[in-house]
Amino acid sequence: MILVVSHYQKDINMKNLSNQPCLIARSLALVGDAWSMLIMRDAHAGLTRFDEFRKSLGIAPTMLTARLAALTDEGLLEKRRYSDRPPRDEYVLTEAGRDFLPVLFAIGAWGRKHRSGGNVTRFFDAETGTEIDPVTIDRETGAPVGTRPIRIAAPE
Amino acid sequence: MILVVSHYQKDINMKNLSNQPCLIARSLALVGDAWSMLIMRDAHAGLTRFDEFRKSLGIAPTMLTARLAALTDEGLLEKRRYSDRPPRDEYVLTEAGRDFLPVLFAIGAWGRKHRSGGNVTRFFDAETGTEIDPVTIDRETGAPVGTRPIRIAAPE
DNA sequence: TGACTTACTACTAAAATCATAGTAACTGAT
DNA sequence: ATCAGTTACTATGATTTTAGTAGTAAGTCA
Repeated sequence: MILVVSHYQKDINMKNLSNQPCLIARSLALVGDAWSMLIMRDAHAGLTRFDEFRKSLGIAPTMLTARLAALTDEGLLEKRRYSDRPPRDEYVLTEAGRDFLPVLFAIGAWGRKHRSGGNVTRFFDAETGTEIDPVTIDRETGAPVGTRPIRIAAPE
Repeated sequence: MILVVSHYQKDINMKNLSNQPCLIARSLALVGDAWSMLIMRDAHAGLTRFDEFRKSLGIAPTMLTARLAALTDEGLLEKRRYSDRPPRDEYVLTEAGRDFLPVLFAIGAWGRKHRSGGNVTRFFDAETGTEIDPVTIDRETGAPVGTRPIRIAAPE
């Protein structure tokens, strides 16, 4: 299915992921862990506050603090003060954060095909009510990704 | 952008992710870490052998053993003997593994938009040579995902 | 015979994670 | 005025995971 192997990285470790030429590796620096992904999912579902995330996920507050700070630093979430007295902040999706939705859908679509069974959560268009069935295609040709061989090209 | 919040999970922790009703959470049980994602990327790039993965990723062999075993258990990779004497196995993508490519592309597409800068690895159609620019759309309407509000519905 | 390859396992140190508890700064009800 | 409740955290220590290096088993090749 895939043809060319290239040395598109050197000396990967979990600390220098963001310096890799590969965009997948570089993106995984931020969201390459399940908590960050689940926080992004919940943010898309409309959660904004610390305690909402904490209760939804059952995540330890230390973890949540660290993840929210990282996602904020990296520009996927924005910390916004919604009350001065008492000081209260909420975390809302930035444009980069909203653009992350296709990743969540791709994961969900894969899960629907290969991990469903029993009751599963589903996604709907909020206005029309029709279920969303996401496919990834090439913008130019419209061909679904995965049907044709690909080549990975190293930079320069 | 998103309207309905639902209690689509209870008592998440990193051990029971695969029992969650949410397909995203359930899928993250397998690939919710950067190493597994990078192994899947490399598998799509044509790597099959233990040492190929080890050298490409610089991953500790203990980690690699564990990840390959998990991905094999979960049906994304298949362990295949390619030599009896000496006994040698390789890891090849199953259909479920190949279906994972859109997730990698969605992550790459996000990275291209929000994390590029400097040289980056790019993806091409191996036959036509044209660059691939992946978009996630709804199969029915053809509308790009992320442009319309979504609703997340809990099971039953 | 000895160097080399492949696919690992063993071991230990370092780091991350988990759960629980506690704190700061308030609000709102009695 | 006091006291429970809320929100957004930080502190702490036990447990678990990960990283890195070294070593091993079963061969091949010269």
